[in-house]
Amino acid sequence: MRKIDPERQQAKRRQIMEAAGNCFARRGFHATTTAEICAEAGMSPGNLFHYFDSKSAIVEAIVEEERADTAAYFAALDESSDLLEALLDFLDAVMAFAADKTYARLALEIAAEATRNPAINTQMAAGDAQTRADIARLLRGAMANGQVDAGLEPEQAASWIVALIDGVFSRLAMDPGFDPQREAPMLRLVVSRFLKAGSAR
Amino acid sequence: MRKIDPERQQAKRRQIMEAAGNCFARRGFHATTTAEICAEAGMSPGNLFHYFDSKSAIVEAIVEEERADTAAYFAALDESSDLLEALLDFLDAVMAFAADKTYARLALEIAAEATRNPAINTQMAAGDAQTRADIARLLRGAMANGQVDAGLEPEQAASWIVALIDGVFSRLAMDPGFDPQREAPMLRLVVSRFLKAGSAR
Amino acid sequence: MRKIDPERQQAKRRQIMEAAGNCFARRGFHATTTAEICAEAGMSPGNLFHYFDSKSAIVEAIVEEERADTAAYFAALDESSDLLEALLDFLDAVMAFAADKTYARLALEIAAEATRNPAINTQMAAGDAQTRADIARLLRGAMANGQVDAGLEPEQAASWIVALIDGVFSRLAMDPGFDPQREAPMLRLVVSRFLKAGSAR
Amino acid sequence: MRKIDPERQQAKRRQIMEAAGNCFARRGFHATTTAEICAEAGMSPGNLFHYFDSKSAIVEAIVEEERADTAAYFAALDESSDLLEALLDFLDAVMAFAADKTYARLALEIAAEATRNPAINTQMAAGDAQTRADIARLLRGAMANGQVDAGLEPEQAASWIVALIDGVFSRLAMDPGFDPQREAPMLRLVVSRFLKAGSAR
DNA sequence: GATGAATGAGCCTTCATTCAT
DNA sequence: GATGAATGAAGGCTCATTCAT
Repeated sequence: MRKIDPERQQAKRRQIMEAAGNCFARRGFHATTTAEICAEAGMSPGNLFHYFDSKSAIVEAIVEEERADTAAYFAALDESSDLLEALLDFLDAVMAFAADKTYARLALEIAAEATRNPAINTQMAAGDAQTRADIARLLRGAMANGQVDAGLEPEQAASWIVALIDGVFSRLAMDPGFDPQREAPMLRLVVSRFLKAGSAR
Repeated sequence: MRKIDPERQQAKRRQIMEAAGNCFARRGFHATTTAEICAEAGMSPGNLFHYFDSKSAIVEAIVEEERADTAAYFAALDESSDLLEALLDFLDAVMAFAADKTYARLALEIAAEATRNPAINTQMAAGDAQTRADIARLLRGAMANGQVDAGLEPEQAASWIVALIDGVFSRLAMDPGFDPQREAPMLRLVVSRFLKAGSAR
Repeated sequence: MRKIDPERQQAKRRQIMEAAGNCFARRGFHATTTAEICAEAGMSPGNLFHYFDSKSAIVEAIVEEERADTAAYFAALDESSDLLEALLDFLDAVMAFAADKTYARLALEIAAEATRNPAINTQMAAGDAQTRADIARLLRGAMANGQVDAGLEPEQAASWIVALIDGVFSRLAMDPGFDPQREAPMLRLVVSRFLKAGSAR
Repeated sequence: MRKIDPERQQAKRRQIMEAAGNCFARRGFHATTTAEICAEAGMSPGNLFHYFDSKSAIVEAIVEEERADTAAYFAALDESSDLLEALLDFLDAVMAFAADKTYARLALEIAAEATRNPAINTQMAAGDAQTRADIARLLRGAMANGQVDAGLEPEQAASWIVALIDGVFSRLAMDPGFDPQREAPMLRLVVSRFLKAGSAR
């Protein structure tokens, strides 16, 4: 008699998510067939649909994982440390992810899919809002410490920081010469100057 | 005997491009069927394919038009005027377009499509490179005039300005609270601070 | 320039309905694939779905045609003739149809399908109600003429006559020895005795 | 060491048959998945297929049970009693079953399935033939007693009585206003008049 | 130039059944 | 006996594009 093993279940789901992620990054979400995902995951279609209700559900799981990871990143921050530095470190971390071709392409694919899949859009919008809130929190702290221009609205400033991050992934798609490794310091620079306390408008 | 009338031809193509643009903005590129475009354009499929070889060719024409418009915008600039101001005005113009829901959604759809359609990607990359070159030219002039931090690399700085623009459209998709009207001054601010001469790193 | 030709359209639909009817009678509704219908109709799937939105829509069209035919049959009756005889003639007509193997099997298939397809069920129920109403009308006339037991409720009596008709098709499915040709007079007899004026309960 | 316990085995089969019957009545035979039957029976698919070789085998068992029950009904009749009355009582019993929504829908589902499943068709045809034979036997006895028109062929008359019964279930599917409770006396009436000794054709 | 009927390859998903544990 | 994960064939339908008129 075998009981349902949630760990095994989760492992299978992970396996599928990874296989799907590779396929999506390689060929795009729409161009990827479930058959391809099955092949990549070494699994029959019947079995794949045992773990996910639909192709879309796989993306949703990927998005959710990403959201959770980002949330965990911010939750782990030491609130007593240098908050501006913490924000800039986050940007470095983003650039490190962006340097991974597969990750970058997958991020783009998912964003594109969110354009037309309302479920994914809603989910991504939620994660996005959460990230903006986390950044705004850092900004508020940094303002209190005098590290950041107190004349800025934290939420609005966070929006523009996230816009820059989105822009990075767009650059990766449009400009073959855009090298994340080389550009990481520039992202710090752009954000630093934007936030700098004592700036005159 | 009637000769081929290139103007009439061009008018029909425009009619199709507009119909397709509306459909793409409304339902997305992939979800839009050629039948829908035909209906919106008041035209039979046989006829539509008389003017465009493929659905993709319609997008390519739209992208090309956009590219030409942007190129014309920069070509029309008075080189002897305030170049930094010219750049910031360009950003305002972008935000004005972004305020148009249909335009914004269409831009997003096309960017998403470029993700997987190599022809469109190549074409957009070319337009993108051109825009960066135009911005870099402005920056170089503004640097010569001492308006912009001469320590920046013009091409690299242009990249980040374009990244911000891309980010704006991403914001429109992800954040329902992002209001182009209200955010236009912020875009000026972010770019101004980034470029400001005399900034210390 | 070709205009939509409604006759040609209707002819195609008929062609498909006949092909589908043959397939359904031969293999059953569920076992029949759209590919089989296409093959039987000499047509590509794309084209078939140009004329019918779904496999189910084909059955609906068949049912509708049947309903219209039956309605036309009753509408064409001479109201001044012998109404009881008209009813019994109708029963003979039904038995003549039942003698056609393909028709009989198709009728059964459709009835079975109505069991689980609500759209078809509704439609068949409507046709059924109409037929019962038509029969009840005949009965009322025949009662006025003293040909039919006036103690019967016309609608209720009509129900039982229709039940017998349904029962005939059931017999054809269950009893290989049930020969419509031979049984036609029996149907007249059962109904005649049931309706006979002057019967004592 | 545990021996195979046939009673336990039989109980499990019954449990499955009942669960399946409920599902079939609720959603139809084809629409019911084995997974649903498993859920209703509180059982894993592996286990279910341990007791029945196939989904079809479950229906076959249900049909067989029904056949046996009907056979038992006739076997239990007192041959010395009023045979016409016995027949009419049987009809009342049928109507009582028909009044049970679940039973009625299940009967219909199974009849529909018999349309396309040869194994079930054969089996139902056998039960049907048996019932007709039982009714014919009653009729022969009733003829001998002068209760039934001796001019009728017993087998043929039985066929038409069974046709009426089938028709009742058809009515239940097609006519929401058909109330078994109310119609039971009518079935008696139709059959009585049909069989009545001394009838003139 | 214009029409709309015709094509056909391809995809997501279902589900009865089997099998390893 | 019991579990539930795994299988894989099959099917309805879509839609960009072509072609006869």
